[in-house]
Amino acid sequence: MTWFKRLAAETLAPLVKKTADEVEAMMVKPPNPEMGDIGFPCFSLAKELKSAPPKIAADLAGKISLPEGGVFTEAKPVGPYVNFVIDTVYLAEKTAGVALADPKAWGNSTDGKGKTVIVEYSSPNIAKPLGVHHIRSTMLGAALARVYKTRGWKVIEMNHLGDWGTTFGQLMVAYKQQEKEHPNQAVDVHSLLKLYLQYHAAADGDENLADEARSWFKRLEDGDPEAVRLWKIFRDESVKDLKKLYARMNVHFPEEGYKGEAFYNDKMDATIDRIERKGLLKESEGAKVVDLEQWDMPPCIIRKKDGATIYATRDLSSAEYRHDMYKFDKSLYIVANQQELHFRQIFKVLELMGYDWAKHCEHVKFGMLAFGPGVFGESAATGSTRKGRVIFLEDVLDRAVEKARALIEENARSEEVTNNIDALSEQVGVGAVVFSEFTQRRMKDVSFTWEKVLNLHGDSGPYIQYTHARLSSMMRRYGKALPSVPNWRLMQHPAVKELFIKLSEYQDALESAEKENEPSLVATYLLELCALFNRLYTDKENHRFITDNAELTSARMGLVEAIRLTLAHGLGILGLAA
RNA sequence: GCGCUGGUAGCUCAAUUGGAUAGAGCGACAGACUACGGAUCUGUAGGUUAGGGGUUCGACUCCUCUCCGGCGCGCCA
Repeated sequence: MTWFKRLAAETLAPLVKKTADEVEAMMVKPPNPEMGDIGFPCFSLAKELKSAPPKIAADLAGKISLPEGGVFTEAKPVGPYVNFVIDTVYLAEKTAGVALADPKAWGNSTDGKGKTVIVEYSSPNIAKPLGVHHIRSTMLGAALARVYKTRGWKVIEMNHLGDWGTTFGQLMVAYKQQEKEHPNQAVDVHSLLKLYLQYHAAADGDENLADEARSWFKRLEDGDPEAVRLWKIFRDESVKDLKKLYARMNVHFPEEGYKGEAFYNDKMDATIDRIERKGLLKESEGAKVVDLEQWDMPPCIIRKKDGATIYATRDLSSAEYRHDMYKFDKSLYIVANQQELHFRQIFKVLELMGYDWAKHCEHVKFGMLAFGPGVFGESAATGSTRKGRVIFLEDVLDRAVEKARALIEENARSEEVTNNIDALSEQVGVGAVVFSEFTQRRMKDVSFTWEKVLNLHGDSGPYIQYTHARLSSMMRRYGKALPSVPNWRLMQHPAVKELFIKLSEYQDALESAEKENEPSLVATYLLELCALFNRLYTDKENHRFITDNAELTSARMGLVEAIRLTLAHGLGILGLAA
């Protein structure tokens, strides 16, 4: 849409004595396609010209001369607006035509060429299974990484694992106790969670155990072989389980992306040195801090009074490391908005350290997930592992897959479906869960309900997948190669034009998703595209895609294929199987 | 108290970043398959956009005050 908005602005600019940029910024899409395809509001000219907007619109429209066979077929006054009507054939060529000519390139852009972005996301504490709430950062981050990739950026995905800290000392205590009875106990995220809960049940009020855990962690920090051995087992097994679950959701970090907190242990002293050399480090209540009072923030603690570092220090080190390593143009942290203050402090400290790239770091925050009424009792509740209020992400996926399977069994009409029911249920069920993450803008809190996350109808992932399947099925039934240039002249139906307009907006949706770090915009777009198509499709009395007229059919199937390509691309961005 | 953030139909959310008649899904009700996949589609009901004031030709959108919710505010992450 931006390109024809631009063209309309250029024809209008000299007539209103403004630059094309100014005019372009003012132009809007009319609420109703019959009014035109792109409009210019005349209100702001009223004062200057001492005339009423509708009159200005009429005058302006009269002065516009459109060349025969050009982009626009008409420029007409509609109330206080001057509206342009695009030539459908031209529009079709620029959308479906482009998609069909190079299907692999459709949806991609080179706008981000030469730029590098770091996307840090998911970042769970390991040694326990992922909870549902982890879906937020994980899916948001994975989708954003794909948005940036398709926009031409080089993307580095980082999973800042919580793989260090006294928790590991606690696990070692519990593990060692078990070891006496079960020398070769199996380790996975669920058994680790059991160890964790076991430790806390036993340690409640028992200072000896707490000391023991601290001492195990100290041994780990000092490089004690047994502690390191156990830590490695815990970490490796956790990561293994993590990757299995990620794979189901189409999340794939590169190996270099698994740099958890432990990775930065040996880099923090140097970071602290640099902070000190800048004269930023102060002693406060026994701790070493960077004072941020001038910026109305509490101090950023760099070293605790016992000399240990804290997560702020690790985030500073990781930021330095990432910039050294990748020279990023942008660094995104996909982390819940609880951490808002923390990141403001970190970015400010980086700035004070003299890094001008600090301004390229951005906290992409999102609202928290709470459990809606009915999930744990009658009222809403927040998650709490200790109180047993956890829902594992894996269980959510499994339940959705089960529900999808029932639906597929009910509707299966070919052997192809029944033979692939495992894979299909997985794609649809997981798709439903993943998509539910994109049904609202990220800043809103999410109220988890089974009903919402298992939704297979209406505004849902399966709705889009279903529409894609339907389009694919039509292409199979058609069974012929499309002509290199379909006769778009035959495609003058208003509903068809609306679809071409919609296709022209896909690139804009991706661009906004990038600019706002908001993947939900892609989801909203896809839902609208599907709704438009399905409406036309079900109007079987007036409009059929496959007809007796070969030329007409090939043009209509060209549109079908272009929509299919768009849905496939968009689903891919969001991490759903098509 | 201060900071961030949200408040739109019974419920869950959109709204071209200040434009034209505030739109979808779920739920309710009434409908649509002898032909391209009914996981779909059509229609009806449902709104003082939390509330007041302001700016503007024009406000869900910007400013301001108030109310309600979420999160955060020194050695956990």
